[in-house]
Amino acid sequence: MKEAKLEEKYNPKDFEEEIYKEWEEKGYFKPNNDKTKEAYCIMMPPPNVTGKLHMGHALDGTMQDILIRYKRMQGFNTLWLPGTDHSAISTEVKIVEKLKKEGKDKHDIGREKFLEEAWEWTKEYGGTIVRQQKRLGCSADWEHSRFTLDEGLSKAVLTVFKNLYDKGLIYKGKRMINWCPCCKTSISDAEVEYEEEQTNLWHIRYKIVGEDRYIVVATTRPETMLGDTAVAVNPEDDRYKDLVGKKCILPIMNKEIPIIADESVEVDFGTGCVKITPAHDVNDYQVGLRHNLEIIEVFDEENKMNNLVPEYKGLDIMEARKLIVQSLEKTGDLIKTEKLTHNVGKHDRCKTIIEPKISEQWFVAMKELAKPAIDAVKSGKTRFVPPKFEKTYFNWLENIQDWCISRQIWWGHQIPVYYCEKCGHKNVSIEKPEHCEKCGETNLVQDPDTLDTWFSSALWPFSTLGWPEKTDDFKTFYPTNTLVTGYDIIFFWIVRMMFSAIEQTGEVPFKDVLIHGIVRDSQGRKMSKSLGNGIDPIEIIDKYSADALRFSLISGNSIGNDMRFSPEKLEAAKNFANKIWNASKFVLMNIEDYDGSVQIEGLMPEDKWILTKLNKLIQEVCLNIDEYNLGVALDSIYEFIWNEFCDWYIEIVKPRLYDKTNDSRKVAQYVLNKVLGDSLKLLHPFMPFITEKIYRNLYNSDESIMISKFPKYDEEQVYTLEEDYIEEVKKVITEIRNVRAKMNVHPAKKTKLIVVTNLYENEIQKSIESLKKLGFADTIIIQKDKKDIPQNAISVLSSNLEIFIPFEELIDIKEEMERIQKEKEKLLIEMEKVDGMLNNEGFINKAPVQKVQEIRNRKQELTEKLNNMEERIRQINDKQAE
RNA sequence: GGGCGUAUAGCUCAGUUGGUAGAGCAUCUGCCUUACAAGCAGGAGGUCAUAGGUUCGAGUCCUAUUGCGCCCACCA
Repeated sequence: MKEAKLEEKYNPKDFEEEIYKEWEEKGYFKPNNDKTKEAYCIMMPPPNVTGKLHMGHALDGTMQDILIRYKRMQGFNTLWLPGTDHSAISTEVKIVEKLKKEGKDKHDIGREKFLEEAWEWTKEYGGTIVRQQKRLGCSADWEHSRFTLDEGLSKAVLTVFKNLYDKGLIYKGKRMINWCPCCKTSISDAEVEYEEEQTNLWHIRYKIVGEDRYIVVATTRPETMLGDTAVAVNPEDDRYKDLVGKKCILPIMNKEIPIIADESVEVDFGTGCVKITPAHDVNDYQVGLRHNLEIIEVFDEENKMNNLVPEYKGLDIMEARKLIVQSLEKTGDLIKTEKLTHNVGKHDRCKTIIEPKISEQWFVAMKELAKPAIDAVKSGKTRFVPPKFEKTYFNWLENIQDWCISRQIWWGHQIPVYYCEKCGHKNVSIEKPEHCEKCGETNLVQDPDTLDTWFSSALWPFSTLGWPEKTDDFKTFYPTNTLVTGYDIIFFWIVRMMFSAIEQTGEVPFKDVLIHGIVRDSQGRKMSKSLGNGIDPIEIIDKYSADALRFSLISGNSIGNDMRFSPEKLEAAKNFANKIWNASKFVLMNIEDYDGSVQIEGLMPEDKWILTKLNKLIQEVCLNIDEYNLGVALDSIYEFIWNEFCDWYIEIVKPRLYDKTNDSRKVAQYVLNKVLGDSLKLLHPFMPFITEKIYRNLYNSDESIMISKFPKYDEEQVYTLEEDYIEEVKKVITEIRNVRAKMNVHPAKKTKLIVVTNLYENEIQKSIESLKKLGFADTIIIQKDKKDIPQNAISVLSSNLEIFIPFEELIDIKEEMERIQKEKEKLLIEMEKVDGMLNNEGFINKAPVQKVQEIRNRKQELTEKLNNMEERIRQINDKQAE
């Protein structure tokens, strides 16, 4: 595993794919199968088998990969199970299109041949997304990969169908369902998408029977009037009260239909009168049921007109609409046409307008199944992260309707119901039965319909583990730990997994549901094909690297919120990768002769400081990943590596490294190796490739970083005194730089520094070379008091350190005075606040003791600083007076 | 119509039991300092949407208002 040397430039293309291949070959993605270790399992939401990776997948995959790599490094027996979904309707549509191009029709070639075609298609176009997930670095166990139409999963599907049927929770019934005229199948409520559209609202008059007046209805769908079986008004509507119970004549059909009163009619909409077509409208259907109205179908499954009026027969409904409107105009029955924007339901797959239709279909009775699914979240067995999504979940389940699960397509799990040709009995069986269980007849015909694709996805958390068999995998990994997915499929998927799992296995499918937002474009728009604003993750990986993509998806984002994706973020990510690369190059260059020994004895203050910082970082990272605050965890690593390790530690230890006779050189080497190694480990779940690449060059890194031990917080390596000391050094050094910058002192110009301290004498003695370097000093004098400070020195100070810089000819008294005054003002403002708090009885009495002490300490500090400043100002004034 | 979310620096966003407002990018100044100019150092920039309330103390909790966004239902 160990490599010779890091290349001069960070060039991810050289190693990302190669490293992935090695990981896979070595079998690192597989569970460790250590039964003494706790199991941790994530089920990857199965993408469409013939799909392509988009940013949503990339985010989803990155988050899961971070979690699984983290847990894997912590020693858990991890399983990240990937797979794909057969995506019933969308795949079927594609096959139908392909056949059409070849001049074939699915009904001509027949079911068996069609399915052969579909499998061919799946094999040919499937797998792309898996290759893309690998580019992203996903460490899923591909050998555990499942497909919803696999034998095992299919058996699970049929088993669940039978279980639910036997319990009376699946039934067949004639109901109003959503019909897609394009796909020629029923779909579930969840699959209907509403969109605003412009249309006409036609006002049509129906003559009252036996009277010389009319009732005017308003409709957006005049063609359905042929199937009207009533006109409804609101019972409270005074305008029409006298008409209720009378009859009117349906134009064109010349047929008498009743005028009825129904609560569902809005008084204020249109004319307040609604034509009722029970066969083609959800609401009208309900009205029809309430009033026992006849149901007359006007057109068929393909939107072609029936024979109600012979001259319209076979016409498409839109053509028929035109003719009907014309005809009404001619007879004078069309009173008015007005514009109307209304919501139209469309099939989410093909965007065709949905037709409500009465049809015999299979349903899952939801009421009984919903309750335990609600309870499981209420009782905390399953937890939503962030919790706000519980509300969405409850809202959906509490208002749930029965789920239409049968589809009139072939690509999917065929419904395991065998009708007896003799007695009509429904034999429900996983295998095809020999004979009817009721009458013994052997002539049985299977229901031609297939199941909703979500019916099989709903079983994903357990069907993939071998259920209904009691497999080892099932026993080890079920219930799974974390489900990671977007909020857009709470209804489709999460809800259905919850109730299916609870019903079938008696347990919740997962403990935590981690819900992320949508990745939008840089302007905040949803990425979509029609807008053409989609970003291909693979292009991003090619251009910037998988690590940079992953970083930009996680950094600075909080869970559950949508995020914008922008090139700037990617640049920042790539720059970070580059920074790590260069810092590592520096470390590797300087530890070439390091022997690997642990050097606790000779630790210098800065060593203890960085080790303390590292430890605190480890604690913070673990805490945040455990709470799924991945963005916070990553940003804290970024902060540490760049702003602590690179900006300060490396700069501080440079003098020790350059002096090869120095005994503390080896200590610095130990610390550099340790801190870089641990930082890489902390970062590995987020940026797996670059961390692996560098790790291979570190001392004693013979194994892959991805199976190394994740760093643990170590109390022994927390040094408070040294931590405070270096923090103070940082403050004064920054101040020195600030002063020099303001005075335009060139970096090459060195000065003397006089350090006054009571507390840090020892530490400064040890750090003298580093201080010289950081403080642009050629000499450093340490003293306990302010004796013999040159008159023209500038002072910078922190709590326990004061440094004087005798600038001699460089000093500009006026500038210096201004600087001090400005600083003093800042301190005075803070002093006022602190005093305000301390003079407030309420604060003294009610605030926590610790807090009060903190403020008192702060006051002490401020007082000292201000005193120093006053003294300084006096000095300057004295000098000027001379 | 019902539900949910959000409003913080010029832009994109963090801010975890309430305790002195943060990052990245952009901007300004000075640096090719032998890991890194994809960089280093320093600076400027915010009455945390508005109005109330709770509290010793509110970006954080409560109420109302306004703007923006999303989901569900769907009016023919």
